Amino acid sequence: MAFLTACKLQDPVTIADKLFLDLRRAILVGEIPAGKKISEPELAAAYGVSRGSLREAIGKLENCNLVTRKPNIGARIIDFSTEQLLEIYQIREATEGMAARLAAEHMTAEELVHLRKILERHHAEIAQHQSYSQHDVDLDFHFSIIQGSKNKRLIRMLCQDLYDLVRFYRFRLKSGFSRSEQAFQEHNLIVSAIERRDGEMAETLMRHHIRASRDYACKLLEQMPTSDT
Amino acid sequence: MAFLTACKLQDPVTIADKLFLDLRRAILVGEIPAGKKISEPELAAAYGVSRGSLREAIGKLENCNLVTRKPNIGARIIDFSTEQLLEIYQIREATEGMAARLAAEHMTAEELVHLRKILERHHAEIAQHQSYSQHDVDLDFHFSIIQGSKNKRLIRMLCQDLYDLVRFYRFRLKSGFSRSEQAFQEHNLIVSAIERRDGEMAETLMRHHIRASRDYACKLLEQMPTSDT
DNA sequence: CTTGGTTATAGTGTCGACATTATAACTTCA
DNA sequence: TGAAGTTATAATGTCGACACTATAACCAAG
Repeated sequence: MAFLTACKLQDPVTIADKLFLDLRRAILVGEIPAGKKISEPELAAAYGVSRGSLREAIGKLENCNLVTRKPNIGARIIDFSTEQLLEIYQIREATEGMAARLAAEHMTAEELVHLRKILERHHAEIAQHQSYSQHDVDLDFHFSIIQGSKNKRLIRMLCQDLYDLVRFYRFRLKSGFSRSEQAFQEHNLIVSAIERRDGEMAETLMRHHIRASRDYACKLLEQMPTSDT
Repeated sequence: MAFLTACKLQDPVTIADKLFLDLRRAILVGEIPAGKKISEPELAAAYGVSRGSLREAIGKLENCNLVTRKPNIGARIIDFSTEQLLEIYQIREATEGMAARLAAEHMTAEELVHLRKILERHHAEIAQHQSYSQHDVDLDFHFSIIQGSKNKRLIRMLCQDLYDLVRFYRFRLKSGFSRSEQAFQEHNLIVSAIERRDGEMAETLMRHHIRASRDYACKLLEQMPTSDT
């Protein structure tokens, strides 16, 4: 399960943190349906914790953009919309483009080897048509490059905040995600540019790659029935 | 005081929210020194509120990146470093570049008029050498363009999260910020590009502008004594 | 005098209870 | 019957107290 790696809390010590991770997973996987209102007493009882700890956990979920709160009304799981998905893609295009540029400047030799390994895994899984694990590979690829930027705040911004949203949407669009071959080619070009230390080109290619992903997601969404709760 | 505009909480109803705004302002202005450890009992007593409310406020401050928390140890105000400042500039270059591109596509005529007015204000204040209020004008300019992108998540990401950090640093570098004339020229070019609906050019110019700001800030930092606590 | 361990203290994490607000159900009147 | 007002209920906001952890002070042995 390379699901929920790259999280600030490797070993949650406090109850609120454990709860946060539990709820986060439940939301991302869809155990808790999107748009659902959170009842604090109910959830607290279900997990056997106090309302105080739960509220703290909800606060952290709010940071991750997975729930929204209104004063005196309560918290609810975020709802997904085509509009928001496109917004996220625009942000990813800008930020991950920059990450790729910086990665070309700062990535170490070992990190590049690791990146190549991810590509090989991707290639192997395409050959076996294991489309279900290609999402993880794709995430790993993007994570590695973001990590390679060495910009701590950018890493935090993307890995901790934005990518929870990305996972949230992935889990709801993973129907026929057969853009893997194309994506693999694009990944390949990006890695090559990084290996050449060509930051400008790495950024351009990454932006192109994410724009292509966005266009593909749009096409998928158009031919989908509007799913209501 | 155009200080703390553009915040999600126009009218804070809950105690924790009021406290959050109070503390946020105190941190940005420097009333609470950078790097200072927060004592929950002490602060709670000082503001006459319960520790629970305070903890909630601290949680929100953590989202704004103004404090960091470690479990069982406590929270402390962030410390500023040259490294972090550069990281922020890199992120701004990418995200605000994208914002400018989107603004060129989506800004309304009225918003463009407003933008021009900001430029005029900037121009007037340069003539009068009111360098103290030029920071506000500069912030207003960038805020307007971000707002014009119409990307709600991008707006939130920048205006709510990143720009608190920008203000945090501004307040500590506002010594001789005499790049105003240069900045004004660059702002002018950006607005022109947006008016022409030339998103590509707007992005390029915005990135150039922010990179120039970064270089200038770097120069300032180099000829500054390392300030210890 | 220094170092290791022990105790004391302050601080954070957690909880249950009360106050206040929003929502649902109900009653009453047109 | 429908709509407005009122009451009742449930949920959120707030608080003070207890439990546990980390740090500081202290003491003892080398």
